[in-house]
Amino acid sequence: MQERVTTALLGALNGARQKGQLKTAAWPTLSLDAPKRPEWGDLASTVAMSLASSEHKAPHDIAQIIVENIPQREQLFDRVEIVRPGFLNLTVKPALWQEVLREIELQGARYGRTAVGAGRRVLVEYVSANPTGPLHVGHGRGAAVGQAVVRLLDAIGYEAVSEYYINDAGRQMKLLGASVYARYQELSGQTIAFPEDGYHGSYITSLAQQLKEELDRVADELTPADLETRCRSLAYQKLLGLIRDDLRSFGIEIQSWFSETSLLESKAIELALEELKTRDLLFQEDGAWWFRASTYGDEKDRVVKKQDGEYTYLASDIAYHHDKLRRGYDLLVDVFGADHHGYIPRMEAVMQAYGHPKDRLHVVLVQLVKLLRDGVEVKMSKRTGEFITMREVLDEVGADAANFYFLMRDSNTHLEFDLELAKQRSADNPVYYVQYAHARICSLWRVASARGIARPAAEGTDLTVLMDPDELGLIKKLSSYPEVVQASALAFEPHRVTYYLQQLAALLHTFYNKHRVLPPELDQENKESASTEVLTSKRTAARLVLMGAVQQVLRNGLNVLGISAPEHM
RNA sequence: GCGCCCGUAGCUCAGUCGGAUAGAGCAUCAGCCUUCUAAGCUGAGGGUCGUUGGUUCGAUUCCAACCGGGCGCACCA
Repeated sequence: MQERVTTALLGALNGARQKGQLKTAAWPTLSLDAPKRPEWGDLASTVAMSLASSEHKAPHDIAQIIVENIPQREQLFDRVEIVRPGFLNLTVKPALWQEVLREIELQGARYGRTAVGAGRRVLVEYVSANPTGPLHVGHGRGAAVGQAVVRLLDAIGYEAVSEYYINDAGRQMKLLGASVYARYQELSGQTIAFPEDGYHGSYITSLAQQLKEELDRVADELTPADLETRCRSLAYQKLLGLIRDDLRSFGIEIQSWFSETSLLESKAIELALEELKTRDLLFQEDGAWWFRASTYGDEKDRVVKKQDGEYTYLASDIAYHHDKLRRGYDLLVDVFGADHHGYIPRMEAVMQAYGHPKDRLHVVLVQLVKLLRDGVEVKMSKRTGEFITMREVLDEVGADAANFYFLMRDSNTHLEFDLELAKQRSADNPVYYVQYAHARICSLWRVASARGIARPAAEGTDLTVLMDPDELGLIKKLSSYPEVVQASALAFEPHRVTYYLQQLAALLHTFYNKHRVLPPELDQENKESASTEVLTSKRTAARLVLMGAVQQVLRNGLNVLGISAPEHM
């Protein structure tokens, strides 16, 4: 609908320009808002005011010109009003709103999908937690956001792929091996010094216990160093498996797993750096090799190969992103924890170093999660290994609630997550509020079918009876869904959909309490009805169509967020 | 010190490519189930949109400075 009206306004502007009534060469982007107050119409535009300066005319006069030039004005609008400074308030014909319901039914699960990203490929990298321990709550938020971004981009036509970058090389892995090895020795009655920066979490000890039998079998044949290496690879496999399981329980299937080690083995790092060298973006100083990141706006140059000949983490990451670029993606999205924000200029420099615009990469920052239990903060410490795992949260509140909570706020702001609140199956919990709206409609179908009322198709049902403000309000909300998805995807902000769904659910609940869809039971008919509304079979049919459309959009919206739409609650 | 993010109702947060009387949930108070799921609905109270300036027809939104909070500034990952 917005699209249709925008087209009409554009037509008006162009028409006016042809007649010489307006001069501006490039129109500003036409934004149509649903005004706050019903008397301001269905949609409002501020074009006239934004054109005032370039046209050197009073906004009101410009609005007048636009109105006169709207093609097919009579067919589209019931009312077109110009208000004070120059607002253009449009009231769309109800018949056009009613059309929206047919469109939703026709498109079904596809309703809300658009083609703005058609033909473009995007790779979304998220979580990418080191396989040195279980996923914690912070990773959970990253996972929820990453998944939602993938689904949103898919919904606007991108070919979107998810990827997990496994840091399976380097120091952290060595520390993991050493930590497990130390615990293993402890279990075998020996005592050795625990590695300085080792992993202290209790999961390391239980990991050592799990692996003990297997290690005992080979302990005599292997040197301590080899045994430690064995610890590392076994622990790594175990932990990566756990991570996969956790993600799966969260409803997330990563399509591609990319190993850092594979970069070393394929010499990809050397090749990527070699390419930088030929572009004169690499230099040697103090016995180390540096990447000229400052050429592209980073605050300083960065070491990629240390004095001791080892590559830094950045070197792998350069090679990794080089690889992603070579795979031909039009857009790369990295979902980072906010503590890595300093890393962004570096990676943007990498994009440019390989001859791509820096916006080929988009980084989505996910701020920390402040976990609360009954309003009291649960402290987490990575160093001591005390943290709340994603598994615990999932077990406690369930995947849907966790997902919804993670996606309720702008990912770039701190999130408070109260476990008790998320667990409550009550009004306090917004997840159930939205799901309940869906389940309520499903219940309508069950009752209708029990009473022998068939579910009508939108086509062939007279929808003109849907004239009540509550009915039209619902339809207007439904009609804005595709726009919400599109804006949400382009901004990489899933929380917009979460908000939309809460608003839609609120309208549905209000409607449900105020109006009836199905006729009351026969023996109730003689009673003085609370509502004076006459519920004809025609009206029932139209409202069933409306309910079906609401259900469809709720389901589509929940689906794009990775949340289930239950039929019973 | 430098950089990034945040500061909106008692609490948690939406809104902000500049628009008309700033929104929601929670919490508080008062109501609504013999009829389609009360995990719901209706109503009330609650605000100098951190502060001060600037830009303009118009600023919560843009700019500057300041105050407060978080994070980052490794030849760690």
